Amino acid sequence: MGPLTTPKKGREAGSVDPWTPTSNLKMLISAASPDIRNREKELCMDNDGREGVDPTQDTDNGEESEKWISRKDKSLGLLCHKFLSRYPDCPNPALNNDICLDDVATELNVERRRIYDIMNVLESLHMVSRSAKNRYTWHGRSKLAQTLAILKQVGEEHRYGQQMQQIRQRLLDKEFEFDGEEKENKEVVVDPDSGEQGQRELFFVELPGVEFKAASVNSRKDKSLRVMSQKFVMLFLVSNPRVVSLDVAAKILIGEDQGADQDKNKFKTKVRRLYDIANVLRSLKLIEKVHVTAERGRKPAFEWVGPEEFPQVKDLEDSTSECQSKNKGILESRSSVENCAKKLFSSPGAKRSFTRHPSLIKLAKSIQEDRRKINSAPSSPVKSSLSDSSNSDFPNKMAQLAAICKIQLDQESGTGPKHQKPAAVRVEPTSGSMEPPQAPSLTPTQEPGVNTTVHLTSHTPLAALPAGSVAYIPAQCSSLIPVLLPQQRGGGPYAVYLQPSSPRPNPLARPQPSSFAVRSMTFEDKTGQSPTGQYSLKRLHSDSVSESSPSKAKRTDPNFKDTSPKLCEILQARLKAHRASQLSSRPSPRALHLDPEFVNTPGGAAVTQTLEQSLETFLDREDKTANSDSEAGLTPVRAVPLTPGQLNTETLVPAGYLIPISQQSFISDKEVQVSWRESNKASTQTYNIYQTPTAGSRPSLAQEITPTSIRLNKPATASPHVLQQAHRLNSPSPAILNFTLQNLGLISGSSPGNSFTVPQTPECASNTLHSPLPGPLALQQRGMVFIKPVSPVPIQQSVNGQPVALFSVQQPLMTTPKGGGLPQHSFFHTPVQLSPLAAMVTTGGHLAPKTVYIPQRKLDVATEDS
DNA sequence: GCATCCCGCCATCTT
DNA sequence: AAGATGGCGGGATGC
Repeated sequence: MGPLTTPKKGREAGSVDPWTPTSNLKMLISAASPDIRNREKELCMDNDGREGVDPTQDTDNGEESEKWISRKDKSLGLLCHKFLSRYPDCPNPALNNDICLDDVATELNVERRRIYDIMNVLESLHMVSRSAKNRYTWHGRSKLAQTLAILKQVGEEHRYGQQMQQIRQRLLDKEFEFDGEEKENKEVVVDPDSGEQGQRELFFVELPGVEFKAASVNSRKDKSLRVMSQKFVMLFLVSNPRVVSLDVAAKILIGEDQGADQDKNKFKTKVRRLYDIANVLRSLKLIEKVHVTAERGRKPAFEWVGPEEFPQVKDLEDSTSECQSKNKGILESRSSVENCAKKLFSSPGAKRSFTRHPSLIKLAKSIQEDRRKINSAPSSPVKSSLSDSSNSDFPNKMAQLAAICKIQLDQESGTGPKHQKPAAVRVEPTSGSMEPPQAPSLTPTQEPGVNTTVHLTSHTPLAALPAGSVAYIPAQCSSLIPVLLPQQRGGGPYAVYLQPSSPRPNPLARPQPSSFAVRSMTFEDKTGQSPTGQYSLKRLHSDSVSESSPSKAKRTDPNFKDTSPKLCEILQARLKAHRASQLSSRPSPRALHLDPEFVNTPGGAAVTQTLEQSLETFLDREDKTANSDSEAGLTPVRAVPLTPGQLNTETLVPAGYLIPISQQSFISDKEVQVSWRESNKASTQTYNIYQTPTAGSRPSLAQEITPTSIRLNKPATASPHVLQQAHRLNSPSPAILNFTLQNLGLISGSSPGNSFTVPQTPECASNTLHSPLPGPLALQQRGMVFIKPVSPVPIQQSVNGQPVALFSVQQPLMTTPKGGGLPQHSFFHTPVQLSPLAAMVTTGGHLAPKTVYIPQRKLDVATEDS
């Protein structure tokens, strides 16, 4: 098969034997030079003739042609087209949508390298996500709308539109003169970093459950194709005539500003990449090639022909997450919850210092052990997946943190610029229905349209906002970088990670925006227009003012009030408790680190609080994620922590990931909920649930380690545990086994790795947490069940819900689990987690109970840190 | 001659 | 160390 399928090579080389050594040789030779190729072709022809055998004969003729096949036939765009034809636009998530790079490369008869190019671009649009080494999961266009909406928001936040204008002007100016190099002068000075930072700016926007895994990938340099692709798309989404010329795009993408001149080489390289990306985008029918006639002449450009309208973030989320839609009801509840959460956030609560609990240490140990087990565990593939997931966790966590920070910022600053709309909606959460997803908490903050969060923060910052603290927070987080965009969408908040890479001292720093601002300034300089950043700054201010001006906090507060106060109170109480526990417990060293930082940070108490909250949330999330991969979770956490330190003023440089928090947590939610219900039965409502759950949830599990009960979950990761749990869940052991297996394997592949992914959304989590009712539904929806490692406190767990392990198990199983009731609870909790927001909220809520899982992270963290 | 962009070397990351 | 990824830019191809 292979040979035949492989066609070209086979044919050429071995017309006779496709695979024969000879053929290979021929191939090599042909590759050597055109002349040789020609000869080869001729030969091949002959061969072909002989071989005629090849079914592909046509192609054979083509063989010659093959050799010759024009580049067009080998173009990335065509290749991408072939690739896309192999998968449905909207794959059934329930199915295995695994993509094996090797298989694809073989089937398409191309080198792997080419596949990477395609995958990177598709990944940037969240059409695929890496599930493991050599493995991707196909999502098709199911998340495309959401992704585009997010990218648009991000692009707006970054003021790409302005940048483009500036560059265009600059180019025009230059044209008049000599492209001279004069400009450089200005620029250089302006932004030392600009260049680099600009690059840094790149950030990868992640969707809720999808990409975490990429984490490992991310580790690389996030620069490149992936990020470049997103930025490129952003340019289209923010430019008015949706036409972007290559040179302008290249300049923006190079961080350049001025520097542009610096390297023509760099520019050339960038253009090359843009062509690569453009080819894929063209095959996706998102852009078309056009020419812009400039004064000088024609310039290559691309026009956006993809969707123009995206659902608002909120909408997107809803629409996007099919699962979510299911839980709308839940969402509503959530909204209320969110409000509460907001309130919490806003509330000056006490700060928390994060300290570890002694118990945590134990947990950590156990966790480590679990990890080992897991790692060693059988299904290598699975493991890989797991590991991946764990890796991904980091990113996830990071994202979460970022999101949290962002949210906080938004709330405080009310920046939430982009989201504005959403924000408004959110604000009303009480009304609630909107946000279902998650965004919960965060968004609301934003309020009215704050435009760029970043900007806001930078500018308005501290002083302006009482909330100002928020700003700080971001900064703190900034280390991480998290910039949140949460509000933007109603639902999904996304977090942007900035890479600390280069430290810029920016006062502004915190939010990405600041970085942007910087950039913009640079540009301006170049342009020569207004000096420096003021322009941008002004804009920002104005924007922020106009949009966000109002105090977010205020708004939120009211909302909260509106929402059920009781709930809020309860939540708060819980959060507090939770926090306390968590704080103490939080395993991750980073968390610890963070704490101090946060505390120290200028933000002040208020800020710290928010930070803490965010952290907590964050932690929770992590925990959740962690649970699935206990290990992973930890590490990630670590990563997260980082933020704090950096926060400082560092900067927020650009690079980061944007992670939208999606709500969709398909999987676990439903199941979880169900299980919950079953287990808790009594606890009908969330409140109850929270509280009871823990206890309910298998006390046994709880074991010594408080949080750890989750551990059980851990085990889940480990096959044995999992099995047990599964049993619990599903009475049928065999089924369980299957599940476990699936989980192992599947998980890794599908959601698994990221259990959190599955969890999708925070929303779910939040739902579960917050809303008693809704939550469950969501969980059920998904077929997956999460097993969480436990959180010390039962209840909290639920809130945060760290899913320990995700089972791809069938829903039935999920549901069945009752037996597992206890365990389930824990699971539930975890799963729920997802929604960072929820977590956030809860934290805000002060759910003390949650404490939980921290330990795990700690372990991870520690290790990883090391 | 310039626009495109394939190809694959080789640095990085992971495992 | 081997394998997986993917940055990067030479240089071929097309117009």
